[in-house]
Amino acid sequence: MKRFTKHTIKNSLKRIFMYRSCLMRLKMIGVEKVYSYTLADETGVTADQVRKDFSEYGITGNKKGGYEVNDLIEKLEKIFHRNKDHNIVLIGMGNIGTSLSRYNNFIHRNMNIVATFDIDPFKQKTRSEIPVYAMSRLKEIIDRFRVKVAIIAVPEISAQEVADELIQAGIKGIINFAPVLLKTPGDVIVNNINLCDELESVIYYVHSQMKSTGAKNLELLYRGMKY
Amino acid sequence: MKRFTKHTIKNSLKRIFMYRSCLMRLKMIGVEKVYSYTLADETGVTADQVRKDFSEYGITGNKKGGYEVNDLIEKLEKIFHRNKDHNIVLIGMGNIGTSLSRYNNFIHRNMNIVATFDIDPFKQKTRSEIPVYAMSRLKEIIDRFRVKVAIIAVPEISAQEVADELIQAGIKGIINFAPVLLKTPGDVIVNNINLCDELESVIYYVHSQMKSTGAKNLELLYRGMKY
DNA sequence: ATTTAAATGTGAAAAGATTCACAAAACACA
DNA sequence: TGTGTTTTGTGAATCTTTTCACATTTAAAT
Repeated sequence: MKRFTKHTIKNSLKRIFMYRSCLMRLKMIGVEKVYSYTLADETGVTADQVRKDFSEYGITGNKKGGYEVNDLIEKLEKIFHRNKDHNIVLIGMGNIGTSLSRYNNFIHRNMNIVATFDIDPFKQKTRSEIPVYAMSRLKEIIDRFRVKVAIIAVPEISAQEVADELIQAGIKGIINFAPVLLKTPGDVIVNNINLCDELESVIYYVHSQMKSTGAKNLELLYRGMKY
Repeated sequence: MKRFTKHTIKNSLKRIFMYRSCLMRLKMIGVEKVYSYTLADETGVTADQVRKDFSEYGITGNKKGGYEVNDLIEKLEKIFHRNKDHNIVLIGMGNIGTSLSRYNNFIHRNMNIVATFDIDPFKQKTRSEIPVYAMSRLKEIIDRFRVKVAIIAVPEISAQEVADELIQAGIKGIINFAPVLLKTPGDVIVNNINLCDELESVIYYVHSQMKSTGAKNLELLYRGMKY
């Protein structure tokens, strides 16, 4: 029997990412200094929360003076190990997998898909820009590029099997697009992205909202929301 | 100035989706009855939580008898308005947008992308299986198909503009793949999916874990996890 | 140099989510 | 019919996250 562990990503970390992305934009348009409420306004949280989050990750500004944009970005980069490149492998060159392999934003953020894998021999092309290998070469490539993080984009039916192979090959973090919950040992982090569920959540809230005409039943709606 | 609201999707709702997906699988393999601990084991949560979640959404089983799989699925379908089809529009037929338009799992769950839109005239093809329209026809199509939910898969730079147009046209829920936080009125639900952030989260945790060799500094790691 | 005003950083309080624990229900079997 | 066992459903307790509130710091103005 397999050990089962579920990891969830902290909201505070997700917010930190928002702050950074926001800072990048502000830097671009020439802003040099921000205050907790600047970031709060931009990201839809409270200024208290921004400061609490910074405090959690050991980020400090200067009183009255706020935060210096460049300095803040630098601190965040350090926390996120974004000084160096990160090699990623992607398994499954189907519909979603192929589009992820071409997703330029990963590259812009120093996350490089160095190799992809597929069981279909017709898809295997080791000479293309991002090579598509057979699954048999998984461990070899992962070792060569010192890969620690993988993207799973295979059909539901084979996702667990692929995850097991990846873990065997030394992968410690997985982002999984197959609509199934992966079972992994405790030291392997999994981030499940279920596109259907995400879309259904939206539909659910839209319907809840439409049902609650005006103020009636609004409480039920807001039980599921933050603002 | 625009009103700004951030909506977040409740954890309990996400878990409910997990339970359902799990129930579907169990039904497929012929299971007729489940207990709170069955679902708990399968989804990596506690049995208490399963029951609490059910209680929150008004779902009941029978004491000692557990839950009848078919009955449970039916109740969930009702909660999720899954008895009828849902028409969706998708904006942006680039890399990600195109793959989402071909994502069959949406259809399997009665979420139909009835139309897509792109500013590029070369992509516009109203005769293909899923038509690609010019943005000028947005309101017309949304009205005709009574669409309430949209997928945004346009570049970062134009995402807010597209969101504004969608809201003008009567859209009440948006799932946004552009790496930018959309600002929307309070009655419009937005679910932001930032693929880079999701991947970065994984990298962050993998690195934290690697730094904390053995038990040392483990506390820091587990601050970010649930098990 | 002193005062004033503005923003941070962080304990304490409040709100929210999860786990505990047990009474109530219902099935099984004598 | 009654007894024992199993599982639900839910208040109470605990743990986590967010918000509040204010002392402290520092930039700017006088």
